[in-house]
Amino acid sequence: MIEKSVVIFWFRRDLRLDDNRGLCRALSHGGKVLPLFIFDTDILDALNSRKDRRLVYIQQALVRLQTELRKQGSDICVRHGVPEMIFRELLKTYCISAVYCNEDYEPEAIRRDNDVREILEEHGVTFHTYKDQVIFDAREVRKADGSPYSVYTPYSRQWRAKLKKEDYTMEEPDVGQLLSIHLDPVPPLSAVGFLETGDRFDQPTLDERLIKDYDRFRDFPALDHTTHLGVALRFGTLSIRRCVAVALQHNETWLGELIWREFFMQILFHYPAVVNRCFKEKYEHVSWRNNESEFYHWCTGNTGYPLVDAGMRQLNQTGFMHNRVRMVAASFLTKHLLVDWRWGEAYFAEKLLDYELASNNGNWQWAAGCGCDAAPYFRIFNPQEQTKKFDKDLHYIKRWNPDFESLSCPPLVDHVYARERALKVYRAALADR
DNA sequence: AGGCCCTTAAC
DNA sequence: TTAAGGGCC
Repeated sequence: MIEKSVVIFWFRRDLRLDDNRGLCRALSHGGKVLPLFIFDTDILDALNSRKDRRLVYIQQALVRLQTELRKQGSDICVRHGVPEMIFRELLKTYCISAVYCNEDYEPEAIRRDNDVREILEEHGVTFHTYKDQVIFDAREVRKADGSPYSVYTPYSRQWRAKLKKEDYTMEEPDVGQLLSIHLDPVPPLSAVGFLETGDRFDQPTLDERLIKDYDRFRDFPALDHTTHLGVALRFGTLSIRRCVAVALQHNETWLGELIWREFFMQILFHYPAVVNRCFKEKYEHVSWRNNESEFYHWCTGNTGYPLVDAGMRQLNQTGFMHNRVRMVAASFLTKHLLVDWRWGEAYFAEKLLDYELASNNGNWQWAAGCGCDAAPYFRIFNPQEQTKKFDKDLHYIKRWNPDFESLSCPPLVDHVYARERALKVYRAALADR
């Protein structure tokens, strides 16, 4: 047992020092603060590939954190295992007076935190959690009768009406309260069973010039004029309050995107069944075709629809897909191919660097027509029309699918035929319900 | 309780 | 033009 008692701050999806609410509270607890990160084997073991950009992203963010902490004479303790077991070990190594962290609202995270809290409290250690990753959590934006919103527009109006300056005011940590300690370097990925991908992820920055024109250019995938900040918000390398402050100043449309993020988070929190089920239950009656060969063609970018294929290739090659193209690809899988939205959701979950359960699930259900506030089922994206409107000069298509004219396969299915088929199948599912 | 309105469309 | 339905106030 180490002599002095410490306060632990547990980093999870908040991998930054600046404006980190839980960290600030830990530093004002009174004791010296030991930063901790756990490579959670419950999460890692469920990943399909040992080569996963998200692990690379996390590892590089940890290295940066360690560098910053060492400048303050402190360090970060990095462990690998099941969090409950890691805390049992830490309780033997350190005299822990309290554990601090930021709230995580996903169902599995809630379960994990309840288990950790129980273990800590058995040992008389208090567990403190704080709101950090959102402006308003699921309990804060509600209808007049107290129930949660399931439609975006009234939710967003209420969100904007509630917003006060202190909701997005940033706070700097009192680094003087960090524990003076020197620990091992952040381990390489191989130490936690993963491979390098060759990617190099820098500290994200808010480019105000890009955000200023967000609404004008975001719909044209060739311009690549979206912020690419989804991953930074996923892992907390950027503060949501910093983003909101910039959005308010420079672009209301982008603010709307940040509100969508919180909208889907509160849907997931209040309706955790959406992880496996349609938000609108009657859509469970859709007779998905679920043709595995066609699904494979979609995954690999070989549908014969150049925009869909370009998007899937961008995803496979980079871990990113432009949002406009995500909608087209999702609509194509669910409507044209009649593949269960859960298959597409799982594929995006595996490949997207910026993957987040709430947004991915919410948007897939939106595309399939079965979600809260979803696109009506009869509104079926036409990939050719989308190309005309948003990639007229085929620059995006040529970038990701350069041989689309010479080598591309014939269309997996004719648009007009597939459209009618989807309408028929959806209508049949919804009849008399 | 009734009326208004609904992210990103296609035909 | 189309064309379902229901959330929200």
